[in-house]
Amino acid sequence: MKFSKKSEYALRALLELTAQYGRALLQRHEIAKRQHIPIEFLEQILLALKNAGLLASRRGVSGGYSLIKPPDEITLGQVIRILDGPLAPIGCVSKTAYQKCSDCPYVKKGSCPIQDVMGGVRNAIAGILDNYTLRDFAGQATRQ
Amino acid sequence: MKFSKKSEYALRALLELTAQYGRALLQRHEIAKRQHIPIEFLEQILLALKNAGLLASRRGVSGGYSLIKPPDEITLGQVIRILDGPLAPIGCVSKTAYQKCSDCPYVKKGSCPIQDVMGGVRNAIAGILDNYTLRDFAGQATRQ
DNA sequence: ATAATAGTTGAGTAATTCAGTTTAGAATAG
DNA sequence: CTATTCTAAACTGAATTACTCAACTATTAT
Repeated sequence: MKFSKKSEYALRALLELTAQYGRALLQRHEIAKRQHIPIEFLEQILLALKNAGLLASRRGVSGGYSLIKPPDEITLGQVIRILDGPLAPIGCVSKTAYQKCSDCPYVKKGSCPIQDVMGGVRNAIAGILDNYTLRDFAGQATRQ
Repeated sequence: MKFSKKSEYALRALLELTAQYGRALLQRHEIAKRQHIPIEFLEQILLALKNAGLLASRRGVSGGYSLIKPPDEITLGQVIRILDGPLAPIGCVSKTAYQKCSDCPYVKKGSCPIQDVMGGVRNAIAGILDNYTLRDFAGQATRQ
């Protein structure tokens, strides 16, 4: 039940990008240095965030990355789903990536005890992470 | 952020053992059949639960497994920690298996934004699973 | 006693995931 | 043109997952 290093690094990188929001671009080596993240690994992560529509980038001499949306419109839940997939502890209670259990004897019957509990767990997790924005995350020190 | 098959099978096996609590021993092949669990894999799981002190077993012709404690004294949190380790999404917010982050730049400073959120997540998960017993899980149909 | 039943233990394995590295390429500023 | 910076994909070593296999030990019905 752990989040991956990718998710953790992504959140730490976004902490830097949030602090920088509205100002100049931030370069990957600067993020890597401030947050102690292996730069080649960070690249993949920034790219994934970009492909998911959270970041904009510019190449070349004074290139770098920036948030494409205001920090209060991006939630930690979104970020973690990009890197780690669904928040649900088992596939059959995921709202964003539901998967029917193949071999569960309760599939035929009306209800499944595991689904009942795990559904609660998934809602508790999503309830926190989907309502926590990068602005909350970085503290109100963020300037617009 | 998924639970392993081991945890899921463990919970399903315990569902059977809970229904059987106070009656005859339940044999692994019976559990395997009812819950569609590969029997050799199930063995490891039952053994882990036994070594953790949740089950008793008897060998020989009419052997089998049984719960060693009443179903309302065993929580899902206990079970999952046996098979999957700590519930916390990152090591530095685990209460049962705390691990200091090595490279986090917030270690020196007083507080860490990641710890703050993830601490909340871990408490939400543990709050559910550590207060949910096998009796709740199996429904009140359980006879003493 | 002994055959049959049942749990115990440890090792093995194919597939996947994790965390990171490497390499080659394309855009941009000066 | 060229140094800088992002883009993209392939690659790798180690660990984990989900099982499987084989050999062993203990119990008990007959």
